[in-house]
Amino acid sequence: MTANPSDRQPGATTRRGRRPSTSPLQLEEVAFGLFASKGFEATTVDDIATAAGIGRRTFFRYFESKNDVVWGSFAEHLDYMRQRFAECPPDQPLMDAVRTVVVDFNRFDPDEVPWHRRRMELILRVPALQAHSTLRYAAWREVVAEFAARRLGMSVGDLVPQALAYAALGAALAAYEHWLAHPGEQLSDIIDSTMRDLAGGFGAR
Amino acid sequence: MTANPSDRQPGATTRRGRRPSTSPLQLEEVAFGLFASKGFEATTVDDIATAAGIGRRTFFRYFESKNDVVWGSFAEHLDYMRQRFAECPPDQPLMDAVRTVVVDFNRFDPDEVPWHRRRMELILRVPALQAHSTLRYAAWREVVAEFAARRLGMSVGDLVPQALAYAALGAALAAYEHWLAHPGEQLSDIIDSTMRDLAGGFGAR
DNA sequence: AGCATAATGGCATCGAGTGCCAAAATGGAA
DNA sequence: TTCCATTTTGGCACTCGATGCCATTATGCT
Repeated sequence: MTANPSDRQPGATTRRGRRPSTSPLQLEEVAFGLFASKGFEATTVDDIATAAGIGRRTFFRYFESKNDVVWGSFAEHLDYMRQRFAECPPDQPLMDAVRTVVVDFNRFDPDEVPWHRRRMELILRVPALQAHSTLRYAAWREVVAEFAARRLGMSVGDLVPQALAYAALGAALAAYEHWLAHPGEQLSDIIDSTMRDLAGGFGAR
Repeated sequence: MTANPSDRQPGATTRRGRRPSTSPLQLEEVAFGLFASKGFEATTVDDIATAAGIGRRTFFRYFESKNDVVWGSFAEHLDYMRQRFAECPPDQPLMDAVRTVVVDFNRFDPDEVPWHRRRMELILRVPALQAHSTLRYAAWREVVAEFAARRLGMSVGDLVPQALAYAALGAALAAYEHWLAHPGEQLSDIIDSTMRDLAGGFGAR
């Protein structure tokens, strides 16, 4: 279970000290297994650490909290979304751009879908995670707000881009909940439809 | 600091056992004082209990968690919102109704405003409370979704009313954050403007 | 005075999270 | 090979939120 020494980065000076005995991804897999069998709340950090063959203290060097385990490498994914926004044609209407990017950001390979569903079931249904996730959503909103602000010639902190980002997040969450409740449907279709409703002001007249 | 015996409900059979030694409201006031001086995180439940002259164990009979203290009597307020929705003229366009009710729901007497601001500063700025508040927001959304569903001839769980509720919540939160950052402005004006943006699809064309 | 009722608060326990630090592992240099 | 610098590990102690258990206290009724 030790990392392969040949994994070293080519450019980097060869590493010095002791090698990490596991990885975030590996811990995530172990943890998800336990969550699936015992449930999230009933799984203690000790359980995860023991199952992964590390000390409890070490677990907290890989993840800030037990909650964070379920979020995987979300921060890196956000970079992708930011990049997708940057690539939007300047003449594309704001809400069209938001819709297409959000839909795109939530596209997954068919073989990743079951895993993603399990992740989202935890995030959206376990109260402790529902709560904690709010903090992650802030980063997501910021990416949307940055883009909206740029397009509207405002600053990120301004009311309109912030409200837009908040509303877009809400729409996406509603779409996700629907997706969890209706396994037959396509996530991207649901998000697309919901973002259209949002852009249409939910039929306001 | 003992409740007045003459506080008894007229219709109720006279109470039997020992009288409560404090009240949620009183605890809330004590707690807010401590939060203001030491900060939320640095204030322990022991601090609050001691300051209120009760045992730590008793505190948890008045509030499920330390987080819950800041929410006061939110559940009862929600009943008011539900009622306001029920009173909306049937011919009033959906998003107009949502806007006016949400604006109305967030109107406060001028003398309540400073207290409300302190409450919302905690809720929106302390990470632990930001996270925990998500759970409270669910109840708020449900009220909006119920109304939207009724108006749209759908069920509460359906995608559109849920998305609408989520988006309305988002808009309201953005408005609140703006209000906290701009003490000079009127909360109801900010919310009204933000809800109009939402109903207008943020200028989608 | 005695009884039923209701709130209190101490005690023990669990689990998340953190600071501290000695021990283990590893590559490079003498 | 030996020693050193570096990095990770994991045990220990501690804080704090939260919960179950239960004897104690206060209160009104009979």
